[in-house]
Amino acid sequence: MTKIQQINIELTEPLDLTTSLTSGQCFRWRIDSEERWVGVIESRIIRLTQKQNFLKVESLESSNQSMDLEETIYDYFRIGDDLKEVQERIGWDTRVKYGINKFPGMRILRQDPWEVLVSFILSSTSNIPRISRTVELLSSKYGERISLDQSIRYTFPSPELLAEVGEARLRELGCGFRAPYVASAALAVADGKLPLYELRESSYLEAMKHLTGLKGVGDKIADCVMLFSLDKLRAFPNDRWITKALHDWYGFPLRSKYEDSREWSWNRFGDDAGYANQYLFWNIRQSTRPLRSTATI
DNA sequence: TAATAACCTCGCAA
DNA sequence: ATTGCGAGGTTAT
Repeated sequence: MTKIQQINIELTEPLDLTTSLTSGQCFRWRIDSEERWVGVIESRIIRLTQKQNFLKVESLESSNQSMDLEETIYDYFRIGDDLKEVQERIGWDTRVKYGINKFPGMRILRQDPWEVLVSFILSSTSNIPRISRTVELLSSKYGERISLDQSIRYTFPSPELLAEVGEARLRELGCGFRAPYVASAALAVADGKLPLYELRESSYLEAMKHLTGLKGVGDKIADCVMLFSLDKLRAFPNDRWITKALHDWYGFPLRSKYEDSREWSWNRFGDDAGYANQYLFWNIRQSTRPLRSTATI
């Protein structure tokens, strides 16, 4: 039985834990009856409770010396990004400002690229409840079980493992027509044809080229992977919600080219396009549909 | 180059 | 309860 480790972090940067974890970037955090968020970062089970600017972090003591618990959290929530600075740079835009005012502590997460790639391949013509369900099924069936007293989570299965699982069983899990896409992505990463983790060092364009080389990954999914896991904060994913926002708020035609919104966002927000996207996205999504009750474990 | 159907299955609304 | 529609896209035609 590994010892439980607990730390308390006093936050010097804005962080709204709940909004950051429920704003469509990730699909595998759950809130328990004690109002604690339970999830997995770097194969470690993590439990988080926020009280104003204090963050209680619980996990198991790790033998991995490379990153201690506090570093892991800082990395995941991109505490190194000076959010107030970002917000000052893009807040001149009225619609972005509106989102900032509503969700001042919403941060872009820095997640595991493989998990994000699979999650967004699965997002194609789907919906958040279904994506969450399938990603959770993948983990509970093929990941490693990890527990922290009462809390139970699963690691996300490696590319090697999912490559071995194969298309047929991915279909059985409910991946649908996305099953061959996940299977071939798993193969590509497992045998090194896609240097997924090295893309953090690559340019936006280079990373885009690699990702869209995969079947089932077009510009939108590639942008999501780049923004939420590959440190490409310029990425401006244009999904149906952003399309609606661009139409309703900025006079874009409803059927415009993907490339046009990318150019527009870069001219307007530069390297902060990704943060601007997130505030626009969550703002229009929240105003169009009320937040669902959150799932409990 | 631009438009359109097909793709799996599930969640949700009626 | 049962049915029918549409869903955070991509590919093939």
